[in-house]
Amino acid sequence: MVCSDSSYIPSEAIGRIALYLQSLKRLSSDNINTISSNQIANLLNVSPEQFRKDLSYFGEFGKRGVGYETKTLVKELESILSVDSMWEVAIVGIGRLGGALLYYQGFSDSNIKISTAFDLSDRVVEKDGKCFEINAISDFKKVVKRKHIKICLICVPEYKAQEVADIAVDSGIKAILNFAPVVLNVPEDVHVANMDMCREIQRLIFYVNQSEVKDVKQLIPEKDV
Amino acid sequence: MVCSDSSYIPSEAIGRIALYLQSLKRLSSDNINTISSNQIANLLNVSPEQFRKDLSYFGEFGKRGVGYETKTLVKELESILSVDSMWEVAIVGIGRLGGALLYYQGFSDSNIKISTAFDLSDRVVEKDGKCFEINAISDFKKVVKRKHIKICLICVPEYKAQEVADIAVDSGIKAILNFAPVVLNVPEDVHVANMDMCREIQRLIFYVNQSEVKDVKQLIPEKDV
DNA sequence: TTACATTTGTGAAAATCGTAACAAACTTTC
DNA sequence: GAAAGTTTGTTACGATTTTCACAAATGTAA
Repeated sequence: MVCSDSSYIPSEAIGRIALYLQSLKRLSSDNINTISSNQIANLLNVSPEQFRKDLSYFGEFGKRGVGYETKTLVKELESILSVDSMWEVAIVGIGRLGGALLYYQGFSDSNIKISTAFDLSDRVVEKDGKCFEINAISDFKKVVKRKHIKICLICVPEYKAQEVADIAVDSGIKAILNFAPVVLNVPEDVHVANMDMCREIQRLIFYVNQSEVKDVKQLIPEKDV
Repeated sequence: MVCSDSSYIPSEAIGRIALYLQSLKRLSSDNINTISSNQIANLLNVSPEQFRKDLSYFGEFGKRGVGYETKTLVKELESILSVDSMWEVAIVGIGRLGGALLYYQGFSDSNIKISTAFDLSDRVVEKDGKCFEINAISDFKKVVKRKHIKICLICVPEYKAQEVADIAVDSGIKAILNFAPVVLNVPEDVHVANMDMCREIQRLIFYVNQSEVKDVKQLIPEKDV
């Protein structure tokens, strides 16, 4: 398998690989042993060519004339995404949103584990029937270093997000999933992904509006279009 | 202003416009009256050219030799994103995540209003000191039609998401923000945006891993790279 | 075994998206 | 008022990403 330089891989492709893995896991547990690029592409609303191309960045996993063995492919994709080892992740800010993520079930059968949480002051909550410690943000560096955590989710209010990001960077965090609606300023080698609901809804509003305009235009066609 | 066909506008640009608006609002309320593409681009980690280009899809809003008037630009962008009218949005699934979104403060100074909520059965909760009704999902069509709601957030578990999407489509919903980690099957004219935390974290893991590999390679340079 | 059907993997073409360079418009300074 | 300095808007260019087309590999049926 040759993949010496990841810069040739479209960043969107990585997201799609995660999507394929999600789907293949389900297929595999439904006892579907073989699948063609056509079939899986249909399930996921991508083109079969794109599916094959995305895989091709990492190697050859199918059998011509046959398709892909789901179980084998699951393992290969897990290896690509480093899903074969557990990743401990920290949440900063245990308000409503942070709290919801702390108990989020979607991580349960993945390699992602919310192992650590921070808030203004420390306290203990219940999680999965056990005691779960929320640490004081002042202990961030200490705890994160001890647990070798490299990824954190920022769920604090907008006006505190940069401050938290600075602490995270200083503590050696290498990737941030940011839920606050601001652009974080971090060094080049720290990766940031944003989950900004307002922005996404705004996008949807734009498209809904566009469609409406188009509909009206179909009813009353104008000349200067 | 000429923008007869939105298909020429990169979808990423729409998201950035929302970002610009966010930032400009803050600048405006901080009594900053004029700003250049250079200044705002630096704030938001985009290039000044991209900022200007994104705006150019919709018209000319600046003054050469001067820059942009923040207040005017805010209004223009609000108009582009239809932020000048209020958009009522429904949440389906009031579990931890749906509940968190119901009380999410980020919508407060926007044109997005969570006006309606659905769950398995109806009940009443408190919101902003007032009573807030959670409707039974069985009333979805009725309520959504009455309130002319076109956008909904799906916060139900993965295995129920498609079912909810079908109900939504049948009720005339035109856009869905999907928090469940599945690909929804909807007609062409319904827009879907996905917020899949697992996938985003997976992407981050991949990049963190890549960086580590690179670091190791710098320490122990190989020949066949 | 050979011909045919199926499906992958991939290089080349096409489309999309971002960058850069520059002319046009405006302000300021002398 | 002319010249120099800013900053925008846009066209042309370059890079990235997706789509297309087809050869290579496998399975199947005659």
